Amino acid sequence: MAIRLSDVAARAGVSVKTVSNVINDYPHITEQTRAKVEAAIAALGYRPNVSARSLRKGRSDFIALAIPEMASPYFAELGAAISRAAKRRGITVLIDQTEGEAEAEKLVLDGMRGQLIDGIIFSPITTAPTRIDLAETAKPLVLLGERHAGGGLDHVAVDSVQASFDATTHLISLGRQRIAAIGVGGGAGTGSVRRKGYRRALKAAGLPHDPSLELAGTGYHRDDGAASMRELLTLPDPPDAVFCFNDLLALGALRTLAEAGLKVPDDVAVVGFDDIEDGRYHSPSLTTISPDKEWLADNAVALLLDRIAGTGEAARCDLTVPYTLQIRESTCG
Amino acid sequence: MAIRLSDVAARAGVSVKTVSNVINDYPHITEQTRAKVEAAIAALGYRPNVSARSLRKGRSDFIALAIPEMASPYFAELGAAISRAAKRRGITVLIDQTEGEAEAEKLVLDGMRGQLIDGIIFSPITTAPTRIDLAETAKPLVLLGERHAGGGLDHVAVDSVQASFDATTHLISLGRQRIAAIGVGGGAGTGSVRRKGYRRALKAAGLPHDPSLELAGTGYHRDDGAASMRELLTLPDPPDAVFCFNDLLALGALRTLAEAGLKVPDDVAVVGFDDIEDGRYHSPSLTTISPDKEWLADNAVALLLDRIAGTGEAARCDLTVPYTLQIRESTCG
DNA sequence: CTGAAAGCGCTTACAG
DNA sequence: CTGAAAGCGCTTACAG
Repeated sequence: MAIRLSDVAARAGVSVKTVSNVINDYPHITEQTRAKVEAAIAALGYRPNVSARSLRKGRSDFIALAIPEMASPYFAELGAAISRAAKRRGITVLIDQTEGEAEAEKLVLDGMRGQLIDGIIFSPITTAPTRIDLAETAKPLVLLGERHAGGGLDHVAVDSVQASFDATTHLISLGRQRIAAIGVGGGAGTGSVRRKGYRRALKAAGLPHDPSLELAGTGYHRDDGAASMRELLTLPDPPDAVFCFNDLLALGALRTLAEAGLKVPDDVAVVGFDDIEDGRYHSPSLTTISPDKEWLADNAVALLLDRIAGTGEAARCDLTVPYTLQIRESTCG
Repeated sequence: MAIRLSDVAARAGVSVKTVSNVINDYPHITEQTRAKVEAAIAALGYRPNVSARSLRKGRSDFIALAIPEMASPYFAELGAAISRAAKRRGITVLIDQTEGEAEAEKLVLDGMRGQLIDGIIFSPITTAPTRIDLAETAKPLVLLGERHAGGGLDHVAVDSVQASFDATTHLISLGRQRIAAIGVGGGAGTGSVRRKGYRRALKAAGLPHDPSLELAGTGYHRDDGAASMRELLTLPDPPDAVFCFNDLLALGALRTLAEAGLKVPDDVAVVGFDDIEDGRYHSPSLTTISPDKEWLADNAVALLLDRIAGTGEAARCDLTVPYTLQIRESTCG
């Protein structure tokens, strides 16, 4: 029914091996032979069967990207960038929504989709530091986001402590005195690492550390940001600035401030983290830490493919993603 | 190296066939045998090789979702819903960013990823009505979005004409007289279908049709909406309401209005289409047509799987997605 | 370059 | 239920 390699060979009047050589771009093929084969492929509309190829070669040229949820703008933008970076290298990306730690680990440990995929780029859920004892994982794995307990894994991320320090320092340089933080969490996850940078900045500026200004949230969505901001507004002495640990939290906080009739940035200045498109078009537009997502995607894919090929250095890599602080209306209206 | 079916069989002391029967949930297996096999599977950490299975069965339980871009919130939300709906049925979704008509058609005609996938859900780019002569496509295909030229394909979409009529009528009921439309396009695509509903509503209300209020855009992103709105504001007699053909356009338009210092909805009321989360948290929150994305995802997947299985009715299906008009601050502040 | 053949790991008649 | 075997469509030594 489907056209097979042997059909192409028959039509071109060459051997199966030769067709395979043409398809896989092997050397020692005369231009004439190549042309003949390519003509046959085109005439028959032949497409190699990837299942057969992958079964035989033990490689599929598929990689997985495991993210908490693809509907979240940051992950949607990241997924798009990673898909493009992979496509450029002839690789297809399978996107997996882990929706939580247990699922994610299960996916990885479950042997990677029945050996279909060659490796995985794994972005653990931001709310909980995942126990990744995956060093002994069967297939190559590159970790995204905050460095998690365990180490020993290839890892690509922004320097979150430094970036958070910069974000907070920006607020301080604007003369803000009571700077809140939204998205604080324990463990080794995002909420903890970014708090470290936040606290360092306060300390460096000689500002007091007020625990009531540190809002621990349940998640990193707009509604969490809105709820945390509402809580901050009930304080006897509310903040004059807020550093939100991602843009979604910041957008939620802005919503609450708008509902409360407060002026941004005059009454409260707001900074986010991620630089999703949403924040650029918001009124006021959102000041935020902007990681270079293209750089991240390209380097994560390249690193993973190095591992799959078994080339590159043996030592584990720790790549630091460049970022900038994008100053917009939410701090400098 | 990898554990094979025969290893499991050896360990469990049964035949290969029996293990296969257990894995595939075939009948006529005693509880005792099943338990023995499952114990062996667990002990060895066996995972079936999907390439081998797919090669043999001619089915992979993979489907593709082809969308213009996954970083666009509507498609990100849709992709997430479709992934979940498929997962519930044991199916994995491969997401393809077509980034344009030519690519998309190429993908489909190119034989669907070397026969890996069993079928495709295809959401053609909204800016151009795609010539889909895919009825003779090798694999089952379900079309999303506006009905395109050709017909004869399974299709799942909202009644865009009616929804656009409702959106425009809502604006009229608020007493608006000069209602603009952003995102107008030719052909049979979104921009044309939604304009039809828009024009009908004006006509039904006896409002004049002013061509200068119909803005044809190059795309459906925030920047297109912002640009169109700027253009509308240069009119000698600017509009007092705008129906944007998607939420991203509306968000861009809102940004322009904010920059111009105009009040929404007092000066200009704005309606969108899609109900992305972004619009719900915007200030002002966005009035919009809200298609039931879960319904859409579930029915599109179910329909495609019916086709793949060869069950269900022979006649082509045309499923209409339920929607509601979500009235929010951008029209009723 | 060619040609014949083995084998990747499954599923599936087939004979018992 | 078992057991031996064929075959899905490739890639890859192997001998020429």
